[in-house]
Amino acid sequence: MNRLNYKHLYYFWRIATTGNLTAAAEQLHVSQSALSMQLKQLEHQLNVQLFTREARSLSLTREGAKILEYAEEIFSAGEALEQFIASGFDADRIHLNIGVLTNLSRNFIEKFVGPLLAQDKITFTLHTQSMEQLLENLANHELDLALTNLLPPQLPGKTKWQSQLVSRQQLAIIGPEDCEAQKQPFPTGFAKYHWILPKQGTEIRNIFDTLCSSEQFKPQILAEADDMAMLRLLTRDSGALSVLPPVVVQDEIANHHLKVIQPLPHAYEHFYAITLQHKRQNPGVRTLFTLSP
Amino acid sequence: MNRLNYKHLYYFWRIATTGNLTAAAEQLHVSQSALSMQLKQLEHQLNVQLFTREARSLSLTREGAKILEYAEEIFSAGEALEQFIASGFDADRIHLNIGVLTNLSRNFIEKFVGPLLAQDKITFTLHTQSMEQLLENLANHELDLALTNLLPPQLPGKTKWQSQLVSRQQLAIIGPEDCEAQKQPFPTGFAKYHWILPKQGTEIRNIFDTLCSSEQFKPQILAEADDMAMLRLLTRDSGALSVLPPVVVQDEIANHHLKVIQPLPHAYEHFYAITLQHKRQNPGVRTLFTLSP
DNA sequence: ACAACTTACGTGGAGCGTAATCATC
DNA sequence: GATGATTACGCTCCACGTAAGTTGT
Repeated sequence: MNRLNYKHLYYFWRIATTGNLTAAAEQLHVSQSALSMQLKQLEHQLNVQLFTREARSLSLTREGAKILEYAEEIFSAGEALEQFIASGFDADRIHLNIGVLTNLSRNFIEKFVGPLLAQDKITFTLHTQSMEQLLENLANHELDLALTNLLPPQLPGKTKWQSQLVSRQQLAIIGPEDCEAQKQPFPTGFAKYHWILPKQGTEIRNIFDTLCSSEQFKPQILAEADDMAMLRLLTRDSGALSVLPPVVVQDEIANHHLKVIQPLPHAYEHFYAITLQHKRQNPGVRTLFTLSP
Repeated sequence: MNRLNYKHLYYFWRIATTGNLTAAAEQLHVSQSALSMQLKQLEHQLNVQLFTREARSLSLTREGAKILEYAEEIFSAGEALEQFIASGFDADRIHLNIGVLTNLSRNFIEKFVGPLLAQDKITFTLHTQSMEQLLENLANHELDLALTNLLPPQLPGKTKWQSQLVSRQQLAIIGPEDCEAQKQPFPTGFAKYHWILPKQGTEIRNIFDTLCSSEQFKPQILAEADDMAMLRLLTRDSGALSVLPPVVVQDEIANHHLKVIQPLPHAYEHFYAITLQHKRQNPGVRTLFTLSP
């Protein structure tokens, strides 16, 4: 009469929520064979088939789905406990681990998380990471939330993400304060300027490139970067034009070092908050969504 | 950044609810040193003092008590899961493990648990055991409920029991159907009879002995037993008198082999249902209490 | 002295990784 | 052939028991 093995059950929970043994193994930093064995042992001890091994993927059986409900209850309580311990034994005090894509505008991030600073019961840590790291750490349950300007890929058989559009920033052509104001709409009169642009492949660049090619415009590109903080500095110090959401250079605009030369119609950068769907959503995440504009 | 060790947490839960490391070690069938080490490791990993080691016993710290609440939530869900699996994946179907003291009247037990037979969603297993076994298996969480005619000892620093009086049976002098009816109250006219009595030390015997000595009566004892089923047979086949709750020999009374010669005033046998206090009380136990008279 | 917890130390096996294998797309 | 699950096999370290140590009544 052996007792339930919670380690096995935890693995089962992670496999089931990930929907994929290989991905779960990566997230848990164990080999796929080890996971497979532990899962098999759980099934043997409970004397239940948890997954049907069909095709080359696992899908929950009826029994597995029911057991998953209990596992959800158990391990979401467990995560709440971890939260509670991490927050120094103050039940109301919440700590959020927020991941941000390295190349996002710091000003934008601050705008988004700023409201939390007023909440003295909520603290947070910002982790700037690549998209791959963000997704891995969300899956790991080491991040509560990730901020990106790209939707994550929804691969079949991989972890499912819950993405929420949290902001839409209109793009604009930014230039030095002393740049002659362009009354004419882009691209008329812009041929003589140099450009600092987001790197190829970024959303902003794609939008701008599309615009350029439809207008038969060939910008003289002085420099490229994928990091908004870097673009901000380059734009400030180069005297060239750039295409950015004004929030990136809001300080320079306020200081009259830079100005918005012309907003681009129908051109927006999108910001997404990505989470795992979770039965017991982190209350800090909820308040963040309600607080943010 | 290591994850919560649920095995350690489980041990902590059991130690905390038992209130005593040695007793918990016995229940869990591990050595006390092993438990001590695992507990220490949990404290080290969480970086929290869970118990204050004062005197020669453990008492929960403030933090320990809070963590215990989470552990309760986690492991009562875990036990519900075990129940669910044991009951063949039918959430409403409940299986009860009921322990009964070996020497209790089988008729009484049947009266108590009988109502469950009509509940087709509830099944049960009866385990007849000694008092020590009952208490150990309750502590083990291998029994949901124990039926006894004795209150369990409440030792300080040991597991706390929750006892509920479920029945009170009046004792009576039982004898053969053809025994001349005794109109006179005991002990007048009873000197010539032999007796079959519950063993010394049982509640019934204590009551009867007290009565005898206050009445200066010395019964001629033919045989003793502690098992009610045995007493029933001895009483039926010996032709002697006995002191029992009539329920023990209800069939023989109905068959006119035996009869109640005289109820004893103020003499009762008591029956108790013993459980562990538990946040999420087994729903089967609750219905049993509501069903039983 | 005894009862309860802690520390020391050696051991077995559960859990793991590597690598080979099977199966499906 | 690539991807994903299972099987085979050996190793490592963690949880365990025995036994000695510590502490408080």
